[in-house]
Amino acid sequence: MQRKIRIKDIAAMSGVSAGTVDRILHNRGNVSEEARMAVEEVLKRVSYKPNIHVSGLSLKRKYRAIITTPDALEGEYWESIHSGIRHALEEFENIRVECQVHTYNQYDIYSCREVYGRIGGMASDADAVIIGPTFKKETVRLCRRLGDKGIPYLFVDSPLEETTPLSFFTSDHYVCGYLLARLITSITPPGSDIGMLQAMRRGDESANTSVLRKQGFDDYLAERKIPNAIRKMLFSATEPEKSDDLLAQFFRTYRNIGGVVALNSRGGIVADYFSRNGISDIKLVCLDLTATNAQGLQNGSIDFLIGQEPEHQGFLAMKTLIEYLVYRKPVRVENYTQLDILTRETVGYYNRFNFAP
Amino acid sequence: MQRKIRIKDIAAMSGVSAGTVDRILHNRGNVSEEARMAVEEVLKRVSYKPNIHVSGLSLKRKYRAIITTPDALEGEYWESIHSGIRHALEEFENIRVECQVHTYNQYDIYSCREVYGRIGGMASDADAVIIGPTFKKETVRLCRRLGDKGIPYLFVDSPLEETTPLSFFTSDHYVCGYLLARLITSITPPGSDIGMLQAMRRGDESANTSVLRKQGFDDYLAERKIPNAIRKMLFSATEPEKSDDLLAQFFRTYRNIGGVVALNSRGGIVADYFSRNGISDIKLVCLDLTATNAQGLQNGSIDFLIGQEPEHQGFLAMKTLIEYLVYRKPVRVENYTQLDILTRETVGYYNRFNFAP
DNA sequence: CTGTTAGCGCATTCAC
DNA sequence: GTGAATGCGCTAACAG
Repeated sequence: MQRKIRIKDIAAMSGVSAGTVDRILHNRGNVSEEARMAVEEVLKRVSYKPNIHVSGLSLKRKYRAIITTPDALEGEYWESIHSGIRHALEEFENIRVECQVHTYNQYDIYSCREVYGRIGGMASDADAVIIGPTFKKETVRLCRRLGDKGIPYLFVDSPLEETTPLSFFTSDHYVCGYLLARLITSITPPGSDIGMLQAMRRGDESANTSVLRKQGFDDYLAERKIPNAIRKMLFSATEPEKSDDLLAQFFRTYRNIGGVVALNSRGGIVADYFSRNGISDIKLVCLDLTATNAQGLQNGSIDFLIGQEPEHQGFLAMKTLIEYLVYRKPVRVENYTQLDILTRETVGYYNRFNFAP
Repeated sequence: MQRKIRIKDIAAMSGVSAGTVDRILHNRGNVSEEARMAVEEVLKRVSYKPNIHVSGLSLKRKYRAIITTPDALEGEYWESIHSGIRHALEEFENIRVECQVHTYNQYDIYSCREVYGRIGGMASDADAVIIGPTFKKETVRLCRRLGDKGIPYLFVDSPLEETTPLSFFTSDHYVCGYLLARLITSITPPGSDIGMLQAMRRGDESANTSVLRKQGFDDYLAERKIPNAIRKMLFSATEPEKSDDLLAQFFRTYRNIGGVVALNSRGGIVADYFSRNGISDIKLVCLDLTATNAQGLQNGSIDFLIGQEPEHQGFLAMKTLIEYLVYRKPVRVENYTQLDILTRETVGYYNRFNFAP
């Protein structure tokens, strides 16, 4: 392994000065065609990797990023994504990037429209946008406006068809639903019913991710010809105090529930309901390591939980954004994160970014 | 959030020059008592965090590290630890740290003694040692020699009693065994026997980690009063060609095997045996994402696999070593990594390092 | 257009 | 003992 190649070396090899090489590397113009040719020739031969930590030192330019996701309350799913983003900003503390955060209510399509409208209006002076999408049509419309202005955007949590993001960071939601089905059916007594937790929404639009998970879930059941009946179990995310009644009513209606599965991050509501009502014979499989879900795992109400690595998604998105803007590093568009299966025994070790012990 | 505090700021605040502050920060002596007092007073008030990437830039000193682990063949467990170490070295490419790697045969205690002897003799000029231990007594002896010379050492894979490492990075092997028991018994038909894969060793000494996992395994069975009989299943790591015969003989002897569990990383041998012999009715739970095990997961021979994040352990060990040596950063001694549960559906997404963090 | 130069924050060397 | 000066690799402003 030879010594690192510096800008100065490239300058010497191509017979120009370091300043010129820098101008070429950053597409900053004011360079003659022949100088460009000479340098690019050399760049093809050697592999130059700028020292990003040093370059940040002398970089004067500021970058502006807009981040828009559903509301990120402490201990909930979206907060983990924001935590990952902050972590990346710390790692690149030398780079001046100013973030504007705009969140909307993910259970209220009107809230999303309002926030997207605001972003679309003012986004002219942003260098990039990170989007945590929920509603399909609304997000596609926002992306089109950004595309028209030439502003790159990245997705976290899930990608979206009909858009051309710089890059997206997601788990495979179809596989996630498939796996949820496998886990809950593997521990639910045959012959009993399975409850499926679903959020009530204003504006009657399902989240993009839920649809995919549902497909994966249904496909697993169909493939294996699993006969358990699936019963819809509604809860209110906007008015949590109503959920207790909704759950009580659900279990009064369906007397043969052997297991419950959550295709969204709110399964902790059920875990909490179980532990408060002394219910221990119904199996429970949940999604996302929120604070409530972690508690449910620890006290044994939740049997399995799937983690999607939201912190890592946020981290990678911001890291990619910076490396693209500042160093024009080539980016990989499709990025899938791990689907971790957690149990009571292992949940304690999943605190890499969040939840201090 | 205020602007970052630099050495120059501290110098100004305490009425000395930057050079003096640097001498104090690095305990390099040649500083008057009153200057030290003044600077330390200021350091107490403000929180100074050196920019490690910039400091590497001007650092002339070289560091020497010794790394000793079992042999690290491509695609096997220990290679992942080395991969993590290399990754950390890349992240700190500005710091010149020269690594000497010494590996031994983990199935042959004499090989370990020979390698440790060599290290003990020459370690005088090392700044730190990273140890992947296998044999207890031998490693304790090595650590005592290192301790006497004042050379700090770190463990990866597993800690060791009677030693005082700077830091260790491990999964919880007891919990790992406990979890292996939970997984294999949850899918093995009641009433059938469970095979437990074990390595034959030269020198008749069990690896430290195996003992802990075995305890966790047994405790789970005892707690749940699980009646399945456990049958020892030997294989030869040193002469792989013999393993086929050993396995064939095992299954001829025990006709009622419903599941097999591997408390070490070599379960892939069994997966391979199953797929070559068309055996699909015996459940299999394995440990560690080696190349062979990954294949077993993918082709369906392995039902569950537990991953210990070896890359992350190696990465953190080298990162901690560097931050301690170069920046005197305080270190946390006990560090536990995740225990990931992988299935056929999720294995494809676990390639962060074998690629990236 | 292009070469030169002045920092960025820090460790180190050299005069004082 | 100590402050000032140097250089690490890179960007940006400046003088040609």
